[in-house]
Amino acid sequence: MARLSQEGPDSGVELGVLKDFAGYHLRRTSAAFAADFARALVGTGMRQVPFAVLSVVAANPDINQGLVGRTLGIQRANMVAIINELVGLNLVEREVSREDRRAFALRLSNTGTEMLNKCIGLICLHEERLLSDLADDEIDMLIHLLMRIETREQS
Amino acid sequence: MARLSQEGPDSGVELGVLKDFAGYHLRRTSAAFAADFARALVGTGMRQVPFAVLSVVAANPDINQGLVGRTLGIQRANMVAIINELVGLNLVEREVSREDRRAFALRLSNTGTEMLNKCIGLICLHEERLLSDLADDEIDMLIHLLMRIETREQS
DNA sequence: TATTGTTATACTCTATAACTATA
DNA sequence: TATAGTTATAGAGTATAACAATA
Repeated sequence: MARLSQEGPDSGVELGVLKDFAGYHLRRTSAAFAADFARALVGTGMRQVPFAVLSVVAANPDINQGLVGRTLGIQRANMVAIINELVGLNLVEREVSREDRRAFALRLSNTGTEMLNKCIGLICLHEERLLSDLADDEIDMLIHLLMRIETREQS
Repeated sequence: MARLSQEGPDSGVELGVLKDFAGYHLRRTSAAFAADFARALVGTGMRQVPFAVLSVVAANPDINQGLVGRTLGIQRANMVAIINELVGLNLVEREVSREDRRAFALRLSNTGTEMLNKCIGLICLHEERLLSDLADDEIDMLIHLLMRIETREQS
């Protein structure tokens, strides 16, 4: 294997205890995904969080803001700007819920559905790119391990 | 298994396509680690990034700022405040490098070494807590899978 | 000409508290 | 009394561009 870079992953610099902490590797890997996600979706105007909201709204028509937020780990207060943005882009339709007049029922517009599908294509390519060194069963294993950690009670 | 929460991980809300994206699960898991890390180190004043810097400086005495940053994926510009903070807390000693008068040589002070060791203990408990549902070989597998993704060329 | 550290700046994401209107 | 959505605000983390000193 050719070693061309002056300062690659093995540049002689030690990570110290960091090397054995899952949290460190999660942080770096997650950051690499976030950066490549942004690159992959440039032009669409979408980002990780708004895309996640589109996905959950698409899968749960007439869901309300708070529940989307709790599902994705986003605070109520921070949902407001996200939903306003998506409504402003005509990707999400928001109307007062008939069951609870405090709440909004959210749905994707046709444009929102198109945007979701366009992004899904780009994100699939992005994931293939970042995961290209792993076999399919390794990717499954990774996702399952992550889900078992995520799912833990937040105490 | 008792189901007491009204709205647990399985609250009937669907994630949609998100469910199959490694990037989503990395993001959520990494966020869970970050939040618990902050809780675990409350009182020490340490955060994920400054701790990572302490670890790298400890493992590479007389390393300079730029190399620490490149190792950890932190921009030069953003390293300045971090190092200033650590020097201000008397955790890191900074002196002009004898090999390159533009650069600083960084080392841990005795206080810095004590802080590092104190944090390591707390972080180990934090990792045990978050990873308690996984067997040791599963944790190893997770870390190895993450390292294989991290290590990819950033293109 | 390139690199080290620096300043200034801006944007995203996240967290908290307090408010309103409904339940 | 609790909940849905809102506003305001603050703090991290991250990104870019431009500068001085040194290589």
